[in-house]
Amino acid sequence: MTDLTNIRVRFAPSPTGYLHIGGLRTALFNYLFARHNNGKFILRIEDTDQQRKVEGAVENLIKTLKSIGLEYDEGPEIGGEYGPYFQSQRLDIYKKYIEQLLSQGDAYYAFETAEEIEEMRKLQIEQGAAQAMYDRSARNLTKEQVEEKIKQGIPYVIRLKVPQNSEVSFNDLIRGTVTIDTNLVDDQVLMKSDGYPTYHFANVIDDHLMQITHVIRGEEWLTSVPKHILLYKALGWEASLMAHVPLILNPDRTKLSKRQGDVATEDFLRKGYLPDALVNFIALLGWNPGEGENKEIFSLEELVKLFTIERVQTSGAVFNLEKLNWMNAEYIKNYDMNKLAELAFPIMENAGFDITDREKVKRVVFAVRTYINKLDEIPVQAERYYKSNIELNEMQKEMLSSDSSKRVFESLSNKLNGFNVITTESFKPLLNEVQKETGIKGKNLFMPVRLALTGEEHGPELGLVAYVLGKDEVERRIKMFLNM
RNA sequence: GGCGCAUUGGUGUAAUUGGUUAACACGCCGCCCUCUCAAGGCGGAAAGUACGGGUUCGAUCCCCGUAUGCGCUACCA
Repeated sequence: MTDLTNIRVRFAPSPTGYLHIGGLRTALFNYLFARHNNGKFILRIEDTDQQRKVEGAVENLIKTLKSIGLEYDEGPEIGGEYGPYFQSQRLDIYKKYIEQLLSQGDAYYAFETAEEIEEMRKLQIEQGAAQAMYDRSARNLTKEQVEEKIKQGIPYVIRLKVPQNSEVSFNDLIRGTVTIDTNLVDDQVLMKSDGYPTYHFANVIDDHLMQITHVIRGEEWLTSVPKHILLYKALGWEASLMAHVPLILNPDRTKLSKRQGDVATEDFLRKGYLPDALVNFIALLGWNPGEGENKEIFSLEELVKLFTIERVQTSGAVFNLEKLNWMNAEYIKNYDMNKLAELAFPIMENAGFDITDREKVKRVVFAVRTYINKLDEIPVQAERYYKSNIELNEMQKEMLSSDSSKRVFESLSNKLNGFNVITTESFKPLLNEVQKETGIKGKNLFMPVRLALTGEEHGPELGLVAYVLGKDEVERRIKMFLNM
């Protein structure tokens, strides 16, 4: 029996460049499941495709996982008892087990080239076959024929001998029992001609050797489970428990793709989605805490506490950017100011702002946080606090040169003398005094000040604006219009 | 085409072992707050649970069929 007191799960991406948001959710579910059950979360790199290898992809993957906050217990860089955690470094292990399968007669050599297979498929489809697949002809090769071909140096693959006229059935933790007819299962290639294993083979060997108790992965793997079950059986092993999570979809319900927006976790982070918000949002795509739970904002810790595999949904979930934006805005509004500022500095700098006055940047972030959905919107909002010239249209100029505006500026300017530092709280009473002194109130009081300070008719409350600009700058801008 | 999986408002989801005016959130609309814009508060429209059959006193929930969608069908993962 699988040892359920010692739960081990893995996230096993192939390093093809970036961390797909669907992959991130798979990683998250694995992580939550592991932490919830006091188990181990393992990162394994499935780099068996030499063609698709991308330079730096692994480093990027690890970095992204880290910035999201999903720490793994075993894997690249940190090691562990069951390494190596790169499949490309486990070739001798696969070789050993493929030998076993070969000698047991559960696998066999096949010498067709990729082109020949392609041709075979085409022909089958033309002839109206229900399903095109390898014709299993190499099963009939004699031992002598095989040895002869190998001696001649003809390239070969090793295929799984799928039993015919049978059924494979397994229990998916999310979907229940799934049954598939083995006549529809191809004699899958286990070892490619370049000596690397295929996913199907390596995955089974590694999951067993690494003592993975639960395989939690995307739905796209569901129909290949029989191949894996057959392998476990042939090797005399017990299969891991399986859970296939639903896909994340585009608004048109096709599989989430690049064409319809961002799919790379890195892109979301770069645009200023907070890691916590991303995690929160994605956790709720295909999972929910169930009855009696109305809130939607959950920290990673809370998710760990609440997460169970049984509550994972069975159908695909559309990635709703609007809701992500709302959730991210919620996080931005309530986030720790220091942490928020840290995230904002590089964004401001990249946008061309001078960030040497970090305190000012912080004040800016504080002022704009209720206005933005994501951090890359800060620069646009920050503009008004950094411009040295106020540009106005004719109507606005007229308003500022009016008699009442002048009186407001004059009064305000005088009152400002008594101040060293303007705070959000102290500016409002100041304007009240101006109102008392001049008798000007409402729009006629506030709008001139707003225009003078920002050049805009809309924006945050004036106390906030004044606080961010600082006393000197407020004074400078007011005087500028007083003397206009 | 074959096989597999799925199907509750536009979207994400809820609904104790079949009995609810089918709940919550995003979005949308309106009102309030207010110098403005956001934020916030309050309220509203929006599904009778894909469709058609069963089973049952009663079905979103169980069974069958159809439709639709998605996935798989590689010496890719």
